[in-house]
Amino acid sequence: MNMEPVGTPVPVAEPQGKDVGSSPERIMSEAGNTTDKKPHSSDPLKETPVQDKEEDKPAGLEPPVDWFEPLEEDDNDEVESLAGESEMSVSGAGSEKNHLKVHKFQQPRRKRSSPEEGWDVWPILGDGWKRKEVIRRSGSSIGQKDVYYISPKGDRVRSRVELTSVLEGVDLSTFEYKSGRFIPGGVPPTRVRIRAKRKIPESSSSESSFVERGEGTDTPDSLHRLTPNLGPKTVPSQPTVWLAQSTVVIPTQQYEYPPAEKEIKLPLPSSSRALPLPSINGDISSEENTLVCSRCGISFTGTWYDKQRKRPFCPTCWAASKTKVHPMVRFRKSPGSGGFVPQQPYNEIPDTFEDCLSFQSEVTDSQHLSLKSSDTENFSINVDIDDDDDMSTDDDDDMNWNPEMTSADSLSYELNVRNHQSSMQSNHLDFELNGLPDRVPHTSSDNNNSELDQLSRLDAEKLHADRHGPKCGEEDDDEDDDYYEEEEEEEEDELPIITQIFSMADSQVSSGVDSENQLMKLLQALRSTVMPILWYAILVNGPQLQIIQCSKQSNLTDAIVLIDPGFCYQVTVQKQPLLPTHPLYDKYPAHLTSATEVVNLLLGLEEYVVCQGLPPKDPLLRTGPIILERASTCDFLVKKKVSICSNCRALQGL
DNA sequence: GCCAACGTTGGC
DNA sequence: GCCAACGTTGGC
Repeated sequence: MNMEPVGTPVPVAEPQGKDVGSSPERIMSEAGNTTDKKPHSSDPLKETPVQDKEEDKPAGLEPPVDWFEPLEEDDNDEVESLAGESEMSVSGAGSEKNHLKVHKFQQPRRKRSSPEEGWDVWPILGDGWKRKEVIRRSGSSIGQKDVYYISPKGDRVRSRVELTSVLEGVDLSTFEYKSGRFIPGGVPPTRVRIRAKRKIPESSSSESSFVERGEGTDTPDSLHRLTPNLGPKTVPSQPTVWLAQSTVVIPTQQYEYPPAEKEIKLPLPSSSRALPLPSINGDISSEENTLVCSRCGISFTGTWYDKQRKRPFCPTCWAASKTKVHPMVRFRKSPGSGGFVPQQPYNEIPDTFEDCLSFQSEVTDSQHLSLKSSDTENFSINVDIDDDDDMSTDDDDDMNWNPEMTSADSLSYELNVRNHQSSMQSNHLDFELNGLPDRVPHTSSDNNNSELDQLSRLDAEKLHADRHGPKCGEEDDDEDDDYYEEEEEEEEDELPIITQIFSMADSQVSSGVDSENQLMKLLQALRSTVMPILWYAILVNGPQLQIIQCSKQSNLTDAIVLIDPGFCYQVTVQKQPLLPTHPLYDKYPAHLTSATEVVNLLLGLEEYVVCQGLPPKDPLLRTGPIILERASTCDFLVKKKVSICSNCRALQGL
């Protein structure tokens, strides 16, 4: 069998084909341990339907599919929980809500996968060997990959040292533990750890004391595990680099998954629990968790640490610092601050509009905006003054994160930020509207498939670009000058209190991380700004800023202002883009480069209502969901006093 | 009590 | 600063 993973990004002279297949015999022969070529009879995994999945997977990159299945279930549960929570709260059933919240946060902090899950047969070490990769899904070391092996005898190996101990006599100098392969040229010498015993923590009454655990004794693990006492191996040279950090991993098949090694997740680590938690009123304790990015120097709020060094990075610089970055990070702003704390990844964005809003409700900011109801009929948003749960334990959030992204789980938005930054059309978070309230008029185009919808948007974007000049990302320096002028011409008389004015005036509009950084700054500015009621800004993949009207009671339910890295914007209503000819676009700058401009636009939007479209012609149809029709040229947004756009009205008269 | 998962240390 | 090694926690 060819063990060479397809698509291995780096040429590695690893065991190939039959050589690989013969490796076990060779190894076991050298080890003098060939008597038991079968999995040990007591092997707890013998019933496991193991499969050799390696031929399609780059070593060290293969998605640990099976291991995350439990989390997927959790994710589903989570969504259901949220939905249930919302439904409960619609009737003001706070108790139920609390109950559900309790339920939610009583989810285990860790999820143990089944011991049988995820093991691959690993004949490269000999018959009966199995290997498993586990990517840490939470904690400060999230994204770190642990590799375990199980010997035919059932010995669990979790380090090279232990493996060496088990395979005593086997030359593992060329064996790369993490990838599980033999590397011609060898691998670096094993590090020798002479680890001092941890001192007894003082006054540790709440936890089992060191004495109780038995100082100087081995843990249960080490009793049954291997206690290697091997010195360092000397190997001739550096190993072949398996995964160039800058290499863009070519996804195999349709499977895309977050790069395991550099996934980021920024919970409040256990050691960081002294970090302030937001208070109910939005104040923050004196030790506000405002950090200075160690790279770019900007201030931000959150816990964006290098996973082991705890070095603070702002979200953007984190992304920039890692070639492979977890593409699914959302941000939650700490109350009273202008920064963000990391949130669950985008792969948790529900795929219904309500759920999306529910998702958004977790992106709680100083407004303590909490969406309590996703009931499809009576969707409402209330100010949640008891939001501590939501803001507190990231451990809970941890459980919501499923780093695996199967194709089936891939929602309709693009997940990989970095790979699609230049693709404007992919920036849209395509809300699924399947669960839209019945009372909300749908257009006939709602029935269109996403491709058509996408085309529709593209057309609109093109028209928009025609109208407003170069498409975003195509701006030249003159465009930047325009931004500046627009900023200066702003009127603030009618605005709510603006606590921070953000301008891209002196910022270059460019692609890539810089663009995302600029969007981030705008997002930050928006979150420091008193927004028109129940408008809420989030940063989504693309990157793209989305300012969403969250309230179903608003005239602008399901309206979204989309701002792309070039600060071009587009207004969508119920997923439908306003035609570029919409008069709204004439009133406001073609680019929204400041929080003030955004707020201005939102205030202007508030003067509109959603076109009511055409009522059903056949009253009998009213027994079912009321589906209103609209003219294909519906304006979607009409002045309040109009209620129906001229195009729909004309259609009605036909 | 086992052990998967995560935290922490310290060699490099 | 990285990350292998292994200590520790907590779910089961």
